[in-house]
Amino acid sequence: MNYDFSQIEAKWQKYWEENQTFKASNSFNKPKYYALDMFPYPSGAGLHVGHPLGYIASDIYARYKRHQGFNVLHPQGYDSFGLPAEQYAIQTGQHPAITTQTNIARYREQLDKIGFSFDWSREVQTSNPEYYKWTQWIFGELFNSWYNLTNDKAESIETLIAKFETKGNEEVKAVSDEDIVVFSATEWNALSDKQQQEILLQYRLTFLAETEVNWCPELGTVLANDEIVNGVSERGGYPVIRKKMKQWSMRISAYADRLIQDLENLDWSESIKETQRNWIGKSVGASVYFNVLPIEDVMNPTTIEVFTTRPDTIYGVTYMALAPEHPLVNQLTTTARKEKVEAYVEATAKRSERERMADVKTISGVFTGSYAEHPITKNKVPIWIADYVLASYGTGAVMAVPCGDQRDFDFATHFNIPIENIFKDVDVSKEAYTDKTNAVITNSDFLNDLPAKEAAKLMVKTLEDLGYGKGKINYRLRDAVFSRQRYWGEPFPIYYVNGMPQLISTKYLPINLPEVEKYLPTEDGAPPLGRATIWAWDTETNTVVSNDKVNNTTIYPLELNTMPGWAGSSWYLFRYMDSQNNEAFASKEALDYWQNVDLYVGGSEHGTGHLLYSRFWTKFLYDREFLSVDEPFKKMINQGMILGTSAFVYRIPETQNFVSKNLIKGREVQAIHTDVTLVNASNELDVEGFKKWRAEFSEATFELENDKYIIGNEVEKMSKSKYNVVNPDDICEEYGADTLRLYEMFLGPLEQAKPWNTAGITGVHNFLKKMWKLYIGTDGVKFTDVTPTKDNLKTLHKTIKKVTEDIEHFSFNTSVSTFMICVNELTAQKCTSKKILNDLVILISPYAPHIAEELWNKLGNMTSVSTVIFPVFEEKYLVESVKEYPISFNGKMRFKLELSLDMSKEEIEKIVMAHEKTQKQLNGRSPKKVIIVPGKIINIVG
RNA sequence: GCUCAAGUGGUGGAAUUGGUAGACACGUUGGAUUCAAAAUCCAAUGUCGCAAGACGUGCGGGUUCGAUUCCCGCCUUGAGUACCA
Repeated sequence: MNYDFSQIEAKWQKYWEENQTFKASNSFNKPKYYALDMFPYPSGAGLHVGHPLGYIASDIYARYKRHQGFNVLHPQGYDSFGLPAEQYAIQTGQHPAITTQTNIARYREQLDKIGFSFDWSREVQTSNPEYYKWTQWIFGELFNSWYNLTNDKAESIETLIAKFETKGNEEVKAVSDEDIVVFSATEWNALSDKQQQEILLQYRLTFLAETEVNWCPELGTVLANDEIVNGVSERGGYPVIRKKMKQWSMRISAYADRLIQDLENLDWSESIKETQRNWIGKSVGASVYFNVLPIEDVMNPTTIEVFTTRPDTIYGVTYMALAPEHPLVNQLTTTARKEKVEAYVEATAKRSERERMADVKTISGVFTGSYAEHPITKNKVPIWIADYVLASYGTGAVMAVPCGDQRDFDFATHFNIPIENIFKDVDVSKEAYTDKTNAVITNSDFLNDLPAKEAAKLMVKTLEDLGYGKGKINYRLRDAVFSRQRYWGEPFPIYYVNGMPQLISTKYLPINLPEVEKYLPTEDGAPPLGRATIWAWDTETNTVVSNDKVNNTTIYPLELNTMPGWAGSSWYLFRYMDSQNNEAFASKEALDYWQNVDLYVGGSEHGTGHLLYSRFWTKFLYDREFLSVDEPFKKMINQGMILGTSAFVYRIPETQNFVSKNLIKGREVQAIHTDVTLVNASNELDVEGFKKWRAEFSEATFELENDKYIIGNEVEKMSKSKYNVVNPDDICEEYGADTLRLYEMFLGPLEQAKPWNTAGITGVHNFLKKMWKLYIGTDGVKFTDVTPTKDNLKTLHKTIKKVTEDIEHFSFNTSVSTFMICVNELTAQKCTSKKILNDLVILISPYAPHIAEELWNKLGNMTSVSTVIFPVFEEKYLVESVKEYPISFNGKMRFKLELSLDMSKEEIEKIVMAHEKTQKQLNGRSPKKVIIVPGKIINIVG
């Protein structure tokens, strides 16, 4: 009997499905383990071999945890709202829901072939109304919440209204809009309903505000900061401009500090944590107020607020600089300077963000003609406008200290502004001295001779006492824009009365996405939902009705924007816990039991988007007591990308003559991507296949070397346009899912990027064939009930130990090697012991589940191997000898101490200790270490 | 510029607390089997050297009986981030 993988794999995949083997139990009496993959966006291109890498890893771990007796939740679903389906809809007119379902079906078919242990009964799709009902519900909860700084958590808006009604807002400490007017309880109660709603909107955790947003004209929508890469849109690479628009925003800034603090307890890679810290960008410093001196003899009582992280350098201030967009620019400009300032502001406004970023070197600026008074020295400080100051960070104004900041230094040098040194024993004639930790202050009156840190503290206190400033923490993190002018996203549960947003009550959710004729913005620039004929809210019937009736007294316009892609993905982990629930996003019992994700596997490219938003929503739901945990993902593994190996043919320009790689010899050739499926393992091109591949090459002629056409290689991202995509279906077809799973793990460390190379796959495939032969001979099963030999036991336990450790450390690549060694050794030992072979099957079953099930069944077991307990490593089977390395300072002695194979750990330790004692007597010094080989089990440090 | 990660044979990579460097696999070479091929099996395979042996984990130092591993200084590559005051 040969290893017939296609028959075996089909058989067991069917068995698992029929027996619901991987359905997570909802009886909450076993210890739980939650292993989750980042759910995919179902794109039209389908899966390539890179996609399953992380899924295989989490599947191995999930299966391993099941073997250890855990109730494992290992679900899968689809992040099915998104741009590509909508772009496709715009081009073809096909409803994105149809495209999405087609793609999902394709994904499912591909995933099923690989033999994952997903619990599909809990599948979620973010574009499914039963799912987005709860996304809308969370939005509503955010709308009905504010952030109380007194106890540092989100609370129901009702508690805020209660405070307003009894005490006004003077004592309320909240995260809110900046321009809040102080009012008393009496004043509040006298306000109209609309005025009250306007004020509440300034406190809500999701709010509607006129904000400067990143507008992408090509995509016709706004984008969040994390959707912009290098000044252009992440999707499509289109230019992005700044524009003021009325938009929904999320007050994520309220959580900035907690989002940094709580990173500490997460088992995530240091680099992802660092990415999040940088993105949130916490800076500790001070706000300082500079009074503006009367301009042109007119008394003009204005103050400029700046943010600085170096209050200790305040004596070094020689000028101030405002961003060109700063609101005070006009007011501060003298008549004489007006023309120049306006020209400068206009010139900078014309430049896009991208141009400004690309052109960091050019120093530009203009003097306003006015001066501020230095709050400490009372000196006159000139006020400049400079585009190196960003309107979007801090207050959009800086106090410039040329001796302590390189940009200030460059600016001052360029415009001949004086540079005053305030650092002791430091030369600042060539460049600024930016060292914070070692700086000692001088020329600064009462700060003299203080280290920078202490000087900063003292200065903050002095400024606070004088009323010229206060300590402040500034964040780079901005509130997240939540509106998208797109069709294919969650509709908001919002309608408008007199321009004020009104929330639709939970019991009327979901608000289903309406039908539209076209998926483009309307002619007058409204989002695509503006095309829906039925899209208004009737407050009497509480239903969505036709929008031509909006003038009726109970019918109001619905919000036309939709939610961004990250809305649905920010909380999906909780929906899996109880995905069929119609009463809540998940039941309390399910939430309390499953808590949060124990292992999250996915790419590191979501460091500042999904992972941050998801933490934000989790913390919010925790604050409002919908959850008992305040972090979504306890441990995370970021798998590396699998790259493609592209193949190139070389054409002499303007001909159809192709030259084999080694015959080019300095000739001018065009390298052309060719399909990797036309190339064999020795880099030889199938020339006939190439001619047929594309019509333009049908007349191709070839310059061959040794009758072969040799192609060139390059490692690139896998992509259709580079013809280097390897489809997992083809691998499963040729070698089987178990081989694919083992080989993906064998390729290299999980977290490392690595190129795919199909050539090496025969190694793992041969291993499976060898393993099969160990159990099954030509005339049936081989195993017997013989007692295992000592060698058998040693091989087995060496394997158990290594594989267990490897799984715990996510070093799946080395355990594949371990299996190979194990099978080779057992084959050499002619092992037929059923006891040994039973354990080996269990060990390999997380990696190669199909062959494991088949062999387990052939061994005479009736249950699924997936449900049995993992073998436990026993040390006594490993010990063979003790090796001691030289211990004395000049000695080169080596000892080899034979120990018996079936000694216990205690016995071994006793012997080792005795041995050490002898050594000590001989050398007068303790040995550093005794290592037991080959298992390397015990190290005793002397 | 800053932050993080990494540099080991022809190739992917092992060596998880400092202890036989190169496990395992690919590739290559030779052999067995075969009319032949595929498949399979066996052997060799870091470099130099006939050999004994010497040299070898990016480079230069250091600690140690002993360093791929720890420390200091450089070089290179990859990833992220950037006028963030």
